[in-house]
Amino acid sequence: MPSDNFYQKVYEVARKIPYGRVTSYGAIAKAIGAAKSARMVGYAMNGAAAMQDVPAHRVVNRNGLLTGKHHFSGTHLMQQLLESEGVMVEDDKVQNFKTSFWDPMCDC
DNA sequence: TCCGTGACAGTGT
DNA sequence: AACACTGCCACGG
Repeated sequence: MPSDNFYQKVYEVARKIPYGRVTSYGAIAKAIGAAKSARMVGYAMNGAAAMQDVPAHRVVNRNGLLTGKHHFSGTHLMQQLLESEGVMVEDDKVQNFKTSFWDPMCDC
């Protein structure tokens, strides 16, 4: 249904996230044209987590904090995945977030 | 149909 | 600089 369009857009953007990179919910929301619906992005990610095509673990809040790690199977699964990709994570927080950050709109 | 909830973000104090 | 409050919109009950 049309409502899936929103999710579809979120998934589409999230799927574009390069390996070893991370982005914020707000950035994705803005990319899909729903800058004011950053929360919805996270909500959509809930379903995205079940999708292998959508690396939801690469999506964090604007603070670089792994707020959604609690929704993953393991407590540190999200962190483990990020570290596995070369993203330095400490205390559920992405280090060098500024450098590891990837802007979906600036898909350079 | 109405109310509550939530993986955020921005602004105010 | 840190904490608190509000706005936002989709989904479930």
